[in-house]
Amino acid sequence: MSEKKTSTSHHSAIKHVVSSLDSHAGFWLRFVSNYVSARFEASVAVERVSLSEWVALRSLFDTGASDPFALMRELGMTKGAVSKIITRLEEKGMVSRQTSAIDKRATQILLTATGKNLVPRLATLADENDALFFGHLSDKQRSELISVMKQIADMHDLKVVPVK
Amino acid sequence: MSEKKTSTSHHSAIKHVVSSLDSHAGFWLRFVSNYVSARFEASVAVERVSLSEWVALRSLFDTGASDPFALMRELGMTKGAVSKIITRLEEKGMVSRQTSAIDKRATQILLTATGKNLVPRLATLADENDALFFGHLSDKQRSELISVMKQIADMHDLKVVPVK
DNA sequence: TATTGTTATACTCTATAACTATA
DNA sequence: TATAGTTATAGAGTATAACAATA
Repeated sequence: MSEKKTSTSHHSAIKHVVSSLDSHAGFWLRFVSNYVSARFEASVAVERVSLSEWVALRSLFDTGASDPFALMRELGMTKGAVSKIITRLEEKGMVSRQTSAIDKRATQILLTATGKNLVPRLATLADENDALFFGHLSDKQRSELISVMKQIADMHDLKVVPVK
Repeated sequence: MSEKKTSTSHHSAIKHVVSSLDSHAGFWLRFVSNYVSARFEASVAVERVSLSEWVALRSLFDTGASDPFALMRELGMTKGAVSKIITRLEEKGMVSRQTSAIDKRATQILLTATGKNLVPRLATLADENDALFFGHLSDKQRSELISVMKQIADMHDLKVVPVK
C-alpha cells in the first residue's frame, strides 16, 4: 500500500494541511470490508441470491418463520423494500407467503424446501469467504478485531444488520 | 450485542448446522464500516457532496489537476460513471473541465476556488467522523487495527479506493 | 381510525454500449 | 483504426407515499 502522508495544498496562497484519506481507520475498514462483501456478493449471486436476500433467508432459517415487520428490523429497510425482497424470493421459489388465520392483514413468511436446502449451502460460502480474508489471522488477532468492532457497535448502539 | 451461537435447523428432518452470521469477522467489519461511512456520507451531504464526489475532490486536491482516466483508477469506476461525477461537480461549481491543447480529445479537470476551499472543510469532517468512532481506541489498538487491514489489502492485492 | 402489507412512482448510482471528435 | 470522453439506455436497489384490506 502507498504511504501517503499529510498533503499540503500546492495551488493556493494559503496552505491548507489536510490529513490523508488513508490515515483514517474508517478508510481501511471500508477498504477491506467492501472487498469482503463484494466477493461474497459475487459468490451468492451464483445461486441467484443478493446480499439483502441472503440476510432475509438467513433470518428466516434461524426463526423458522417470520413476518415482514421482523424482517424490516433485521434488514433495516422500509416495509415497501422488504415486500419487494419477499416477492423476489417467492418468485425464485425460496419462500412462500401465508396469510395469518388470526389477523388476515398479517403475513407469515416461510422458507420452502428449496430455501431450506439453500441456506446451509450459502452459509458454507460465507464461511469460506471469511476464511479467505481472515483465516490467516491468529486466534488472538481475530478475537481482538471482533472485540474492537463489537465495542464500537455497543458504544454507538448500532443495531441493524447492515446490508448495503 | 446479541450472542447468537451456531444455529441448528428446526424444520427439517436432517439437521443442518449453520454458523451464525456474527461469528464472521467480515460481518463485524461490514457492520461497523457501513455505519462509519453512512455517517460521513450524511455529514458531507450538508455540503452537497456524495461519497464518490468526495473521493474525486480529494484526489484532485492532492494532484492539483487530473484527468478522467486517473480518476477512473482512483474511483474504480467506468469512464461513463466518472464523466457523470465530473459533470455533477462542474454543475456545483467545484471543478472545471479544460480541453488539452496538445491532444484535443483529452480533458484536464481542475478544482475551482470553491472546490479548493471546500476540500479542507470536508477533510475536517472526515477527521471528526473517524475520531467519533475510533478516537477511544488506544494508539496500540488503532495501529494494530490499521495494520491488520493493510495486511489483508496487501495479501489480496486490493488497490482501488472503495466508494460504495 | 389505525394497522398490515402491496404497489406506483421517483430517485440515486453505476454498468454497458453506442456515439462523437480527435489522433 | 484506436483513443478520449460523452451520452443514451437499462438495471439494481431503496425511499416515499398512495392505496386496499382488515381490525
